[in-house]
Amino acid sequence: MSRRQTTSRVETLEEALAREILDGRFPPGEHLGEISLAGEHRVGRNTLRAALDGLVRRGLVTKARNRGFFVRALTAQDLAEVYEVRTAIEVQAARTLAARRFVPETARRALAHHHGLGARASQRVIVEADLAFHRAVVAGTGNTRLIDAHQALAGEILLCLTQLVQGYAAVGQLAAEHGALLAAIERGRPASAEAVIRAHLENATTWLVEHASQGPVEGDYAAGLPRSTTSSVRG
Amino acid sequence: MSRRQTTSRVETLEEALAREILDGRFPPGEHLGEISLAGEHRVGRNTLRAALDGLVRRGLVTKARNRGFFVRALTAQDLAEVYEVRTAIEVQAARTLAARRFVPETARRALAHHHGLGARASQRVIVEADLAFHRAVVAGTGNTRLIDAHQALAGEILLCLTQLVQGYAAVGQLAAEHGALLAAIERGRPASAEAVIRAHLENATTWLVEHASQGPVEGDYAAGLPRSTTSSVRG
DNA sequence: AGCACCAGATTGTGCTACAATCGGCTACAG
DNA sequence: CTGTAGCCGATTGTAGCACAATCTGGTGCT
Repeated sequence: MSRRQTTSRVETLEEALAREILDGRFPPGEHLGEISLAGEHRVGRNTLRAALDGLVRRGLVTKARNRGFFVRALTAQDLAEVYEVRTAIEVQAARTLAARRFVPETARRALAHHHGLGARASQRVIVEADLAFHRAVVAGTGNTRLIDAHQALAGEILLCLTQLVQGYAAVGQLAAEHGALLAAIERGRPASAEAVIRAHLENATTWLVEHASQGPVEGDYAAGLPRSTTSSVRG
Repeated sequence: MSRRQTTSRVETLEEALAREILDGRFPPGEHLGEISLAGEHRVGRNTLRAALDGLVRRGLVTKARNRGFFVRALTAQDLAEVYEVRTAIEVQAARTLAARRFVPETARRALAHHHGLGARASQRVIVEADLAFHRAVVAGTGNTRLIDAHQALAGEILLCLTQLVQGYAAVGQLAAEHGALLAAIERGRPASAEAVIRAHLENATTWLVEHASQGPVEGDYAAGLPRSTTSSVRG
């Protein structure tokens, strides 16, 4: 109940809840009661619902009619699905950039930063750096919708990593492949860029799926809901 | 105020509004007042807002803080963006199907139906048939997220066609290219399938952009809002 | 003419109320 | 003792009201 200017209460709340979920405050599958959450965050049930609906479209939360919202519990298959969509988007982005021979400065910087990370960097940091690079590539296209779709995916990607996998590929390996991508783009070879990014993401997928601790172990089971309860649609 | 069972009020309303918009009841850019719309549809403002938020994520409507919702007014550039995302998704779908040498029966049927359309079929019918084929291809992958993302795009695609273009490619041309796609999939050639679908969609994009009546002519101007007002994200 | 200010209208958000549903518990029958 | 019908409590779904925050446009002063 204080200042508010550029961001609405709903957005703020959505962000806060997203962070709580990604930080693992709620176990996968946990039921998110409207009344308690609304009280806790000092907002009306309306607002809370709007925020949760936002998280549903981001894929962090599921909604079951008359039963409420649940923290999404992801499986290895979800991980594979998410990565396939990710591949679709990033391949397109890479091709577009290559066609224009345009290497975004932000991508270069992200790569440099990534490269600079020591081997003892925490998983979280590595993941962030990795994601930042990929985001920069997509952002370079300037295609708002592509960027939004990719951004939306980021939430699910992080959730996958949080829930299913611990550990991550070696920094050096990642950075090398990223470098190869930028090189292909710079030379203006869409097909080549596509091949690089596709291989890169397929490697990642394979590795992650292999290292995924199959299925969530805990939490109310009520989670693996058919996501189409609400005719779904989200990116 | 009567029966309700599988679908919520919000979903019903969202659907109804989507149809109204796509049928051109509201001119592009028109302001959608909450009170009047809520009254008209006999629902509470809460419900109406939830429905409109849904349309925002579908890209049919924009939201401006403290100013409300507006019918999205699309430009040729939007059309290009939408088609690029569409390409991303469908390319991936085509590759996946080809890798499995799996031609969905629904796609075959959609193609047959499309093929059977006379030259005098209405634009609407042709567009529907065309879209149905593409939808079937994506659905064939079984990847929920890919399907959802594609489905979400459908709204924007239709809106583009409604607002910007009249006329459409010849049925024969479309059907032929679709046939080529299925053939490539059947032979299990991902690269080939990719090439076909990519070319197909690039043709479409080029044609559409050329035939787009640049920018919406009417309606309150307040429409070309930066879609990121609400940190956006949707697919 | 330019600018500050005011007023009306609309959205943003909280709160209450009540109907619709869901899930579990209980009681009864086999 | 077990299976099933049915009731009860809890939670969500939706409407409606109240009021603050904010935007738009108009008015009047300099």
